[in-house]
Amino acid sequence: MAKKATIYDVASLAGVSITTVSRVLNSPGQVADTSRKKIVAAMQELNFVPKAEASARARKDFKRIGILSPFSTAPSFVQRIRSIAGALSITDYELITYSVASEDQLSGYLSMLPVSNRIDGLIILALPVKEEEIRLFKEYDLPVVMIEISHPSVSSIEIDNIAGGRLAAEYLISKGYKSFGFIGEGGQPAYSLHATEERFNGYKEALSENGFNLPDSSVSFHKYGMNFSVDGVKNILSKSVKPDVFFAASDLQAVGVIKAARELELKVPEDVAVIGFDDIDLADYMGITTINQSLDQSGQTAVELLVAHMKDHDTAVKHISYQLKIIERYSA
Amino acid sequence: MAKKATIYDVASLAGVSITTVSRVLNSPGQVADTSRKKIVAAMQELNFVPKAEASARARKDFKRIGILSPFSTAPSFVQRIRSIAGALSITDYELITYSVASEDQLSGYLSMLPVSNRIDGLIILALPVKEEEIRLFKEYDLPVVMIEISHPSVSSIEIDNIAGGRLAAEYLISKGYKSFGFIGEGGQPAYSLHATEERFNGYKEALSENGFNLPDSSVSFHKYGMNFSVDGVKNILSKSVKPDVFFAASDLQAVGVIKAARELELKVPEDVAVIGFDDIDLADYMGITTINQSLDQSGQTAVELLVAHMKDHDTAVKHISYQLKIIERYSA
DNA sequence: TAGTAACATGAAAGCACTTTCATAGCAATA
DNA sequence: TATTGCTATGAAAGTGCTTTCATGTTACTA
Repeated sequence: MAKKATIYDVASLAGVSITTVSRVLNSPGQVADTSRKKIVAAMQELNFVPKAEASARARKDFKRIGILSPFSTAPSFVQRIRSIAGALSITDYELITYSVASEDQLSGYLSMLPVSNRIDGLIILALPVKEEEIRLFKEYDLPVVMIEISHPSVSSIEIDNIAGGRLAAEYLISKGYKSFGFIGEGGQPAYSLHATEERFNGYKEALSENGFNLPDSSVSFHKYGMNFSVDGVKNILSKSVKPDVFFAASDLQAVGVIKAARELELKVPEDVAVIGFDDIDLADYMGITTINQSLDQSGQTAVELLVAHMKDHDTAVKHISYQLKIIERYSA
Repeated sequence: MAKKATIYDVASLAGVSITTVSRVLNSPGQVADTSRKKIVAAMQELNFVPKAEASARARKDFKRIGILSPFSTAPSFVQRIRSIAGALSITDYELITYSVASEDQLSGYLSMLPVSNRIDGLIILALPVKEEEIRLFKEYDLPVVMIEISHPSVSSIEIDNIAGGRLAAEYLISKGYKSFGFIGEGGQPAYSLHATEERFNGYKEALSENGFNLPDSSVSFHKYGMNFSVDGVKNILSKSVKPDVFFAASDLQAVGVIKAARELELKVPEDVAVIGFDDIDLADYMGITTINQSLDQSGQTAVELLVAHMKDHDTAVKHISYQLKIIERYSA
């Protein structure tokens, strides 16, 4: 009560070294249960509170990494974030989540995070970053890894969406489908990316290179959400030219196709087939044929990249792209 | 370009010792006018901000809340966490995720988080907390909200799993099913909760109160994971007494039932029906009848509770429980 | 049953400053 | 001129905490 207790006091009361006390505070997992109990008891007895600025002083890096991602419930994001969290949990970095719901918020974070030095590494997921913001990262020497975005001077994990679209087309052609449709998400907020369009373009391109047509009436860009997908598909299937297979820009939309099929009493894949994109867990559960983009692995890789950059700020910038691959299941 | 400048940098640029620089900061009167001018100029040039101050200032405008959850990829957790992140993103709070993979880790966090004053508030998700740890929260005045756990002196959001099990039974009985089965997750780690068993007990209880039997041969507790569920179901369906409906302790396991049915070429719900629990997104996508426990709303509520406690540390403790409700879809 | 891996732990070397203390410089006193 | 009194200054010793590294102890192969 008289004066502030320090870890030295705690240590001597608990009969351990200050190191161990410090560890209880920072990575309690490394301390044996019995020691920890003694130490915590000593802390209580002394009413110990660590002096914040002393530790700020002693700590050169914060051991905190941030993840900046769209506030989206899209399963592919969720799954990617989950894999990052998983990769991080075995290290002793704290994970700070910043989820952005508007363009203002995005640029706010992007301009403050490098300066405020509250994190010592940042992963940006599927959000567009301006040239000037990239300069800020450099200027303040904040290691950054981007996923689903690409910039020459920042390490990243990239997805070749156009190739993905082409791959879908080629696969479907090889399976003998003749009449094609597409559904995807349109009208996304300006601050997010437009993977859907790229996938669409690749698809359309490869189709026409192979002499197949993709009539506008068989294409639907609609709002995000299952029900919109269902409506989109139903609408297309009510036209005179009915596709016998859809490429859905994401697995979730592929589910929409299946749901629409069920409501129309059509059989999948006999009456309508569908191929998705992402290979989220759901695709496996539902037997959806899809394009795998290594969602789970990419988080791990992103973390490794980031940690490398944090350890040595001059590590060479790397751009990694995973091989997209068709996962053949039941739906196409 | 340079990272954080220190007083060393300032000192050498100004051609004085660090002592003098420090004195400019603390008692400028003692420093000769000419030296002080040089030093101030150097500070400006280097954009110098004392580090401790920087982090102190940083702490001011941002509060930090922690979430302690099992390191689980179970969709119901993921979804709950997502809803918390969402609720937080519109506030000025940072979200720090601590995921727990072992009992030691859990008690480590629990004993250190209150003391280390890294966070201003804590949400604990589905992890058991000991009496003594609760005392720590009080002692160090750390606001806490618990989800899926309950303790008289801590605000919480609770789930009545027994009632949930009963609800499932009653619903299925009312739909005219006669022969019942159950699948759930068994052998979970000791440090996690046992919602599955409670759901099972409620189910069995209500069943027998209504004169129905739940034979052991129609019950499977298996490891977490889709494939185990599929095996469990197949195993049950190979017995002489075949249930015509399953209660799955979670939606994911309900998917297992559906997958097993597909592999056995049984129709859902005609040949085997299934009701799940949680109402995760997936349930909607797949048309699984399930029990909704307000996953999305609960995160929001937890955040509100916590913020109230952080604003006023004497806010009354509240226990909130959401009404469980059947969401009728196709699977049962 | 040796042989190695894995863990818990403490000594000691930081970290970014602050403080103490000794001193160099210099004008004012004797 | 010799002595004192002051001030501005830097070397070095803290400050309370973190982190690296080496070591003793178990626990787990083979």
